[in-house]
Amino acid sequence: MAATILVIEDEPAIQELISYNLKQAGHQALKADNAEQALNLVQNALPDLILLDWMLPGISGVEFARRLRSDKRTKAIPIIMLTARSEEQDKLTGLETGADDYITKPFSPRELNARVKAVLRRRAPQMTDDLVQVGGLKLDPASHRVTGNATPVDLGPTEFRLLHFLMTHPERVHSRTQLLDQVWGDHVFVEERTVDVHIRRLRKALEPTALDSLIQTVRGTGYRLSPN
Amino acid sequence: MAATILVIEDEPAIQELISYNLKQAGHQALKADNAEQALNLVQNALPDLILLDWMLPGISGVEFARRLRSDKRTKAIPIIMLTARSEEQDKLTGLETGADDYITKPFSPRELNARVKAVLRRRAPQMTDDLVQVGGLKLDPASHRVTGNATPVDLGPTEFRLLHFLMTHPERVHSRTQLLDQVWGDHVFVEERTVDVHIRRLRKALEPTALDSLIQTVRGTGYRLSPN
DNA sequence: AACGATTGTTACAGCGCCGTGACACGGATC
DNA sequence: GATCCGTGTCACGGCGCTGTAACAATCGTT
Repeated sequence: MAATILVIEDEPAIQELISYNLKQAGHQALKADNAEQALNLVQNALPDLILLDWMLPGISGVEFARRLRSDKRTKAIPIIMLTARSEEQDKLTGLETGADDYITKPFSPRELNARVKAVLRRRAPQMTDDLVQVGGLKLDPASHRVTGNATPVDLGPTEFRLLHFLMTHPERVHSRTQLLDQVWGDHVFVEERTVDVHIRRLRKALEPTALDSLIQTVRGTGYRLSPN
Repeated sequence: MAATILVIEDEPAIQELISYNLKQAGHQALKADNAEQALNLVQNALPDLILLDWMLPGISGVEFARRLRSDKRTKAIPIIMLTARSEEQDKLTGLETGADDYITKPFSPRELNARVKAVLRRRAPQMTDDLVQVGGLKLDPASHRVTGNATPVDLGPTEFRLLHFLMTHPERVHSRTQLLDQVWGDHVFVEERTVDVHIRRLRKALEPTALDSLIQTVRGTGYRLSPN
């Protein structure tokens, strides 16, 4: 994992409890008591996930979520809502604002961790630092290392992210646009053909291990990673 | 998936929310604030599905839907209506104008995606990435792979789309014109006999698996795919 | 059996997609 | 400031794909 998670919660005890648990799980926790503080933090650095209390003094959680969603820079950040009661109406409105998941208090640390992990995995499986393995290829996000048939492969940053994404989504064709969105980010202006070049560089780096054949071209559609 | 979906909604926040969720689900989203804008977009290229707000400034959603239904070129496009309240009368009128489904606000992203998928499955199954299987033939849109009796079949882009359409609409004769509209696109000028050639290429590619017999000629009418 | 209509089959030219190498630019390092 | 690395873009060339025409084969009808 090793995600940066922003916790927005006005009650100090709960805030402390949550951030403690997150740290235990290996994440970095940023804390904010209200939406204004949170906005400041978000402007400095984008967190990977936001835990947002439903009821906040001043700007409410719902309103804050809506603002995040309306800004191009922040609209891709996953949000998990925290609410005191499991009111059905709240759930509907909460999800309407684009929350990715929902936790009702009181909740156990186990539940918290499970949901955090699930959201991170769903939204960006390549964000987790689980070891990925396809064919004879191994990629370890934690140590940032790639080996092909036990011999080391060295890659540039972009090739690493590209390979990571492909390995976490194998057996599936990805268009150039999808790859740009997922690997480069959806706010980047880059020519589609640039993907080709990085695919080429990736293949070249894999050649010594003969594993470049894992990356297949699907003419007219995109690229696919497959052990066959 | 990978459908092009036109969102017609005058409230920016909701428009943004919807298109964001659609993109997350792998679709391409076109946005319009009102019916006039939407008409322009539709004239350029036909979307695969339209999400239409009930209340619109100027031309109302109902009126707009009626226009789409009265034009030959657009009357086949599936429409999902968005309405603020679940008023029974609105539902009736909405479905009367030919809406395929109905979503009442507030709605969750989950519900949105579920209904979009359901409508696409019903109206344009070749747009979804569900695995299709007819006889011993399997086609997987996600990985872009075709196997006949477990042996791989390789196809060009056009043959792939053609087979996909036929497999999602089996046991049914399609005229050359219909195939051109559905597989090639509606604003493409191609000789009708070109269909024959691609049918031939498809049959040839299927020959090694003896599955070319699935594609049948209906003299004077068109082609049909059937396991018999 | 003969004829016209419809479809099967092949060849070919043109175009577009993709692989590839080269190059310029910017940031980091020293 | 010089150098190096990573990155994005372009241009060129090859090859696969596509549409069309031409001819062969088949079907249905009289």
